[in-house]
Amino acid sequence: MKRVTIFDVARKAGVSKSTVSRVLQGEETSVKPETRLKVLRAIQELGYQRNEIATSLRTRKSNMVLLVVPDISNPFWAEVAKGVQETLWAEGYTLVVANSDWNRTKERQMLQKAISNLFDGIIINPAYVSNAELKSLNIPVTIIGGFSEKYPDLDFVSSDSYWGTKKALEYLYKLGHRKIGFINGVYPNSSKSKRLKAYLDFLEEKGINKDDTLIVTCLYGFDHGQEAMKKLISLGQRPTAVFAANDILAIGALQACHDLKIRVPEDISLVGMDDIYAAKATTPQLTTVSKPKYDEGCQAAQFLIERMRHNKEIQPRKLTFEPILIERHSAGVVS
Amino acid sequence: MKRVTIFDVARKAGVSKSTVSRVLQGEETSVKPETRLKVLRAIQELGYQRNEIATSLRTRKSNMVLLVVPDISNPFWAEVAKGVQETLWAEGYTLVVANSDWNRTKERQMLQKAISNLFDGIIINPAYVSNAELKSLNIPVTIIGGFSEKYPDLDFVSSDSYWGTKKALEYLYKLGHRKIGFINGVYPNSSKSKRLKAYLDFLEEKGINKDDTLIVTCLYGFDHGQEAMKKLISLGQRPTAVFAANDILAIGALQACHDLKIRVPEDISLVGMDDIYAAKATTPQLTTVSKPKYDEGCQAAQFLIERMRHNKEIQPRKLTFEPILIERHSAGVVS
DNA sequence: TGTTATTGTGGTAACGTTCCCAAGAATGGG
DNA sequence: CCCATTCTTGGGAACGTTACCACAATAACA
Repeated sequence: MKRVTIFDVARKAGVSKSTVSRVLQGEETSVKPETRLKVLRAIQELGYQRNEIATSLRTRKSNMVLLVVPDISNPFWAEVAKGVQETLWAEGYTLVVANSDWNRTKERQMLQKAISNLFDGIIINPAYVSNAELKSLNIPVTIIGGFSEKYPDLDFVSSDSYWGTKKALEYLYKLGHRKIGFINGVYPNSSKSKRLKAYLDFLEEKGINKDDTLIVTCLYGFDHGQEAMKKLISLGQRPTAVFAANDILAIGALQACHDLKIRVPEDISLVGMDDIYAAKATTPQLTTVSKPKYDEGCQAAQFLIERMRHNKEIQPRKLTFEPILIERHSAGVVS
Repeated sequence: MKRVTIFDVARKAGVSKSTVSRVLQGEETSVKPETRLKVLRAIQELGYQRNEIATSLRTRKSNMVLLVVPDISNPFWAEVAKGVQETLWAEGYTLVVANSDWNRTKERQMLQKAISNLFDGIIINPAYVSNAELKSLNIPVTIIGGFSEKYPDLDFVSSDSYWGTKKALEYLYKLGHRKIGFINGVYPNSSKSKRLKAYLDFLEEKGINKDDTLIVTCLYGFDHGQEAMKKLISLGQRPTAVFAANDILAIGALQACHDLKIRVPEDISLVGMDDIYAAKATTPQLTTVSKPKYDEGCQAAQFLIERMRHNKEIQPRKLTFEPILIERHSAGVVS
């Protein structure tokens, strides 16, 4: 029942545990090929498995990384997580993903855990935690998504929601729409929104008067999108097109149209954002601004790996991907 | 720069490291309330964080659990993972989730890693690994989904795809359908299928002649579903209803209908399985057999926790949830 | 061939906890 | 007031590795 240790291997191979350890550490350690073979054979025969915990304790490296996102069952984050996971795995790191659930306490606890468990790095879509707090953890951190300017000292990866929004609106404008509604998603912890800013800037650029009734603000969620759309449709002067801050809202909005027998895109055009899996499952398929979720994950992991490897000071890097418009069938020329 | 250890705390509080350790271990250890307070205060002041790695090494418990699923970006597994994660987290365990990607080597590597890292338990949707292999790992394992009979020695949680299929088919039968197509999803590693068996049993029970052209077998995936549906539609004697082995296939099938201007449910009825998020985003909303994904995850975690706690022999438990039919709008009476 | 690098190996001390045992302090019963 | 319990505490030895240093064996050079 006792675990096979490096010591057992050493005895079996007729060498010291130091030598076994050297073999374990890889090809480039100095040990005679012949002895190496002996050790390898002993390992094989005994079915020895290295105890990574002991290694971690000694080396102060766990080869573990923590990814904190608001909700892993959200398809957007699931996709990001996959990118992160695969990139890290390829480099020998193990990923722990945790939901912060927009909960300040949970978020804190998780970061604690990362420290306690000697995690080598953290990738986080921060809900509440500040730049200073993250820095004080004293381990590599990469921010994914959110506001770059709030985390000046850390690596940052995201897609540019501002330009994404602009692109969607420009597209609708080109289709002839002038009365464009906006379903403005917000997070539980913050009412700031790049997308709203983009919308307002857009109006100004085009010389369109701002009409507050066309802006409906709600939390992200299918039901909220549905409700918001109903509000927009019931307006005296109904918009000819609607941009929703993400696909989940847009899909909810689409559902509202179906319920109210409003045809999309004939009666009203609709554009979403993110390009989640379900966006091509709708009828009509959703026109949306696509973010490279998987790539974002990969890139964030890449940044983190570099920082974990070369402990030396790297200047914080800021990378934002340019989203692209996917023309499907939920938006058409104004009628 | 040096980490604060139990030893520093001890000195500051004027006690021995043993006492600090006892305080760390919780309320029920025997230490005078007064001393406990002193220690707690010292911990506070020094900002001490316990090194869980060292604890793990000594106790041979890591409080970590591995979840292996084929693909975490698949919404079905994402939902399961969430249930697992939350249940475990509440009990102080940390979850690592890994994609096996239907890859035998990867699957093996992950199990290795779990052993090397002293993980306390494993929850797995096995692709290739056998009952014997899993047993020989000598740590608690729970199987989630798949074939119960292949893993007689292990705890098992799943939804009953056989009955789910039956329910869907009975429902279509009651709506008057007699010519029912079947899009039979298979996994890369196995051609066995409970759903197919259910379909065949159903035909026999109802005295319907089996028509092989009505059974289209394909891998799981949106595109495959689309293709399969096109095949069924192009049949001389087109079925009046189709059951797809999961929602992803069903959504693909729905798309095929739209492409070919076949109305659902007027021209053809469609029922899926799983009730993933996207199922209510389609038009018409998909009628489907719903599996309690989140609950499955919770239950699997629960089994595992019990086994990790009371190391004593528990008889392997087998739990299958009864899926329920969600009537939405993609199936109607035969025309 | 003698001297100096270079390579390969072993022993000991960490890493930061918890476990175990023993001893001192406090409590209670007679 | 003494002895037997019980409660509290401290010290040393693990847990299974890797880091470091020292030394032996080999290679390289003049």
